Amino acid sequence: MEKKKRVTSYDVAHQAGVSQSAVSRVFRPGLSVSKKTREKVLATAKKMGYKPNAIARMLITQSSGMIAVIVSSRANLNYPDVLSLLNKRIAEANKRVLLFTLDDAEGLEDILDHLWTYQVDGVIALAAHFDHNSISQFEQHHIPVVLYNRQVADHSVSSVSCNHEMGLKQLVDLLIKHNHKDYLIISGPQDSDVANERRFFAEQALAENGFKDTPVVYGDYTYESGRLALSKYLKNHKRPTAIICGNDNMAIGVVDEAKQNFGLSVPKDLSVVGFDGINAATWFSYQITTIRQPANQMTKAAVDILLDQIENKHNVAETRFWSGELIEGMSVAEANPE
Amino acid sequence: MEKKKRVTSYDVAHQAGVSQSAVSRVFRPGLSVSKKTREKVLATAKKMGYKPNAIARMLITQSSGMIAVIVSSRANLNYPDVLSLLNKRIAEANKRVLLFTLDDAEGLEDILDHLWTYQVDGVIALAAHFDHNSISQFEQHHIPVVLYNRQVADHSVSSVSCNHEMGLKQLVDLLIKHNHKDYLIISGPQDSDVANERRFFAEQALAENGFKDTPVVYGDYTYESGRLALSKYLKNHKRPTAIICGNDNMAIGVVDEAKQNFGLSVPKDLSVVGFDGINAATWFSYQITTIRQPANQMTKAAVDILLDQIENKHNVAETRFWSGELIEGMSVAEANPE
DNA sequence: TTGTATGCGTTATCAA
DNA sequence: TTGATAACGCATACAA
Repeated sequence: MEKKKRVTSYDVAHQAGVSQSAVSRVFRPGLSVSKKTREKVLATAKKMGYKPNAIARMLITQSSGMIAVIVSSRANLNYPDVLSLLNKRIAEANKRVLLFTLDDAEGLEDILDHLWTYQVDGVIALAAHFDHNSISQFEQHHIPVVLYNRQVADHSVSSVSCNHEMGLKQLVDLLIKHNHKDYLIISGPQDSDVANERRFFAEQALAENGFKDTPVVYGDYTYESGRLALSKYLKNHKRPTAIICGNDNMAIGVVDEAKQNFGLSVPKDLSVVGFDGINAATWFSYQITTIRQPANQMTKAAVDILLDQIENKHNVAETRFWSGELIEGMSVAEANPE
Repeated sequence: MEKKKRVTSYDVAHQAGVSQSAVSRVFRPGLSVSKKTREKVLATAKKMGYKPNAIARMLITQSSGMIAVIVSSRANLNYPDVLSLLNKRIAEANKRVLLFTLDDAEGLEDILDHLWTYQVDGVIALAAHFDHNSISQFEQHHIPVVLYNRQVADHSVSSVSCNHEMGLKQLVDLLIKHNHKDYLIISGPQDSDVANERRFFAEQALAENGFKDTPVVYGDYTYESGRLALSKYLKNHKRPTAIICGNDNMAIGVVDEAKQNFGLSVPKDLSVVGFDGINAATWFSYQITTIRQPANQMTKAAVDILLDQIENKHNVAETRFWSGELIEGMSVAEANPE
């Protein structure tokens, strides 16, 4: 079984006694071909084990049928869910996901180079940091992009986002209502755009209520970093009564650290809020008050927008926004200073 | 800006005053080309914004540089981590991940059809149910496959797996040592091979210690299903002293359900063990005793084996096994019957 | 409806 | 080292 040459449309055509283009037409939906030849072709194709070669098809149609999804390792840990949803929707559109991860090893430039060569039909970027230069490159290559939870203000590029401003305002308002006056912000990493946005809007909402210069410490979105951030902070500072976390994972870490190493109980001694609305945030032992991102709607919109731009080749950028849903857990209570 | 025709190697060749094959050689590493022409070509290529077209290259080289990763929606929830690790390792090998999800909407046959047309270099399947027929198809198409946590006994197909038998033996031995005599197994879904394997080995290990016919209920690997399984069971049955869960997520659900709705404390009233060693299992509020799958080693091995088979075209199947690591949390204690 | 002929953008072979 | 030329497997304009 040396070189079992793969069977091509020519082979099928020859065997079935028709032309190669007839075979091609049979396998392209919606093209005119008589019942008789269609059946004849399908039968011999099946017998010979013929499957159209998508690579050759890509070359001639100038369209790969592949969507690149770029997920940043700096990004929030709720992205596995998002990726899964995206993949499902893209598959429904009969396209495929080509996966890229953006990390220290492989920077954006490397990934972009691959994108051009792979001729992907479009790109969905999860919270990756795109500067203007990158966006221009996409325009030059005529590849539509949809940014997920990331916007580039003065450039025409589509995006779907959760309204972090409104979400944080809701969370802060809730804390204010419970008479909190001593805050701490535990932000996601400084090189994450989403993290910076959430931190900024938290500060802004606090400032609107007269609380300026709220202390900020930084984690990296993980559970452990939430714990560490709290323990380091409490070593040198007075205990705050409310902590605003950059995501749910860190909020959960904060709850555990407070409980285990500082004998603080949430929410009696400490109110904690998160962001994202991941599953674990609803678990009985945590019940974090948080903002749930509408991942279902957001992923659906991302794919819809992208497909529209691919098909209609127009250049107008569309931005869609969702205000997250406030989930009131059991992690916020009346302020209780020490 | 109607049709900005994409720039090809011919365009570059023309502009640089060399032949098209010269351009091609410059972009293929390790081919003989003089310094002078190389620089000339690279310069004009850069100026014109030329990038080699990977699709055309795939067509002629008969190799797409893409690895299909199939993830089953029936599979365990720890797979997001695994997917991320796999993607990283595949990227390091300068290949790309084409993502497929196996669910009710899109069965294995659909996915396989796509695989053939996309000419992927190889396939990694995460805990998907492959029957002999599917395996034969891969052999016919000469596409190497590595199964992840799934084996097909009498067929030559490579796989990497966690040794569920040994893992469950360790867990059961631990419970036996703590004098447990009343067990319940909360298994993953019945159409998951991994779940069935874990259930089987749990039963076997129990039987070796004289405990036959241990009751089994089924969840779907989620937190909620763990809670539900416990509450339904306790409505009609005597409380067991030890519960063996098909994965950590369900174990966490069991802990919460016991605590919240039955006033049972873990591990005082109830010992609970899980499987996988996901991050959340180590969280302070749970600290599940479990078996950690060595995902780092397993993903690395999966990719190594696959690449080897792609490059060397040999047909010998390789199987690698790891015994998971027992993580002793705080969810197991001396048996305490009611 | 069907077949012929051409092109998609590379890599590979061979002669120069 | 370089350049002409033939694949790779399909889609499509055009003629029949």
